[in-house]
Amino acid sequence: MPVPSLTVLRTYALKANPSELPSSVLFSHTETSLTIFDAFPKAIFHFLVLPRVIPPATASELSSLRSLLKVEKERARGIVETLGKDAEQVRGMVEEEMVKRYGFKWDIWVGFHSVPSMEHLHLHVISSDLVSPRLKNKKHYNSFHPKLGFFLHLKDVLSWFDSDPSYYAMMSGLKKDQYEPLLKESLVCWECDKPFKNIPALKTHLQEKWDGRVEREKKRLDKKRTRVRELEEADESSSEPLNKRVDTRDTS
DNA sequence: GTTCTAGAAC
DNA sequence: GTTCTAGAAC
Repeated sequence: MPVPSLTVLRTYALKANPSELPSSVLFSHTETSLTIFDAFPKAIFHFLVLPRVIPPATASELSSLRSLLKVEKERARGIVETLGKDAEQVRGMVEEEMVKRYGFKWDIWVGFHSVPSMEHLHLHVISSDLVSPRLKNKKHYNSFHPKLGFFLHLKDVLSWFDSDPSYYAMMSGLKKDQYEPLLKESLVCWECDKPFKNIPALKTHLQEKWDGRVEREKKRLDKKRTRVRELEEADESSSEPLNKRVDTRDTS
């Protein structure tokens, strides 16, 4: 019998009424999915979107991407597409929160782990900073590296459905032997390809990049505020109608 | 998935 | 000596 914590997602997905879940767990839900806060977030924003178990789909079919891709192709496609649409809504909510909390947006990745550790299909929605005290080892990092191949972007998985049947057959196998070795690859910054000797060094790099981004965005916002204020002051000393002279739209 | 920790790496 | 990784246990 598996360790109970590895099947907890299934208990969530089977809930008839997801609202009963604690607010510390549940972020949002729809008719077809629920989105939870990842218990050990590997970035500033990290959520899991789970398909709810709705007949004719079974918990067993929804155990993983691998098991789902064994069911009749068009039914599997429908489930992945629906999950993806719900994830896009979550992306929108996360972007809104990014602007609220930080004043700017950054990339959000939406995808599956090719070899999941927990049972029940879950789509990761994770911000691209990868700044988190819970990101502790090479496996954590490489499992989200967007170009390494272990992390399967949703749009790539969706493209499999429209590819040659032989390619679909190959990809839907999701062979462990093909993906697990990727987790042991050497540490390279996903953004600038710089290599690192160990996790602490890479984490310092990611933190510095993030701090730099925050600093640049802060300066950008300050500049914009100054620009707007100067235009407003020019207005006060002019007799021309306001809408004839200033355009304060943010084109940055 | 995490925690714990032995021993490798520095 | 300390830091860091990786495998076992849960």
